[in-house]
Amino acid sequence: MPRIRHTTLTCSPGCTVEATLELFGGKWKALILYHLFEDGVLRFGEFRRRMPNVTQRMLTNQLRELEADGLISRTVFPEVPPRVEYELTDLGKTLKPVIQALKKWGDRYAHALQGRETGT
Amino acid sequence: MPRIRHTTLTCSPGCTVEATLELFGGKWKALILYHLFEDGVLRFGEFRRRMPNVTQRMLTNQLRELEADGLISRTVFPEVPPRVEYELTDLGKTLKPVIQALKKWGDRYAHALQGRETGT
DNA sequence: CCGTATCCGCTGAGATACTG
DNA sequence: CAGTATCTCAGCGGATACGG
Repeated sequence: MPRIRHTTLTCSPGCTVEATLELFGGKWKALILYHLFEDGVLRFGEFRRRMPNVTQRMLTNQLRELEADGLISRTVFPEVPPRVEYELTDLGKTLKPVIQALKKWGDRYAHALQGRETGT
Repeated sequence: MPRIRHTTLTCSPGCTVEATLELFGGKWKALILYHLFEDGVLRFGEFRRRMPNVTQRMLTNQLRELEADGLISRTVFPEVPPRVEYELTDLGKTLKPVIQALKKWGDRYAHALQGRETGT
């Protein structure tokens, strides 16, 4: 099935802002990337422990999309029991300033989020 | 109607990343903010011209959410014909580094978005 | 000009059960 | 351990029409 994402054409200045956000704007993608920046390499189960309220299905889904977008890599080790490791690609690593900016803002202005809750 | 946004409680490190993204993770919010950083003050119709593929309903919707989150202000001038101006609040202005980071990344790595289209 | 109201399709996302 | 497969449903978001 083709990876088509809702939208049309026509680009104007500011388009790249939107385009960038589409890349990791998925519900859990920023969080996945954040943990990868923290830990370097993570296995599926380690993600699950770090993000308890993400369902298995969603986690798989988001990981696959990030992989398809070339931001993370997925390495399967043919062992028993199976092992799969995820890490940032070179392209993925370039997102560091963006994630950092998000984190920095959130840390400083978390109080502005009163009344809103976020799962992690 | 209450402004409740899907999620639960429990915060861990990295939570603020997610929380921040929820603030302007709406489909057009980053773009709205971007244009406000560019132009300072914008009227409803000016937004529409800058973002032709956003429906009127969605634009209103996203503007209201940004307003409810305290990121932008909405000023109604009691004239005929009516005039409404939107601009960033002080809190909204603090998002500048984040939007800038998004824009910068998008400009540099837009080629990685091949096959994906984004409307503006 | 700046919106609201209504109808409705699509898909994002949870719960649960099963596989190599 | 690291996933698929199905079922299900709410709500995001588009189209269209109307109101102050």
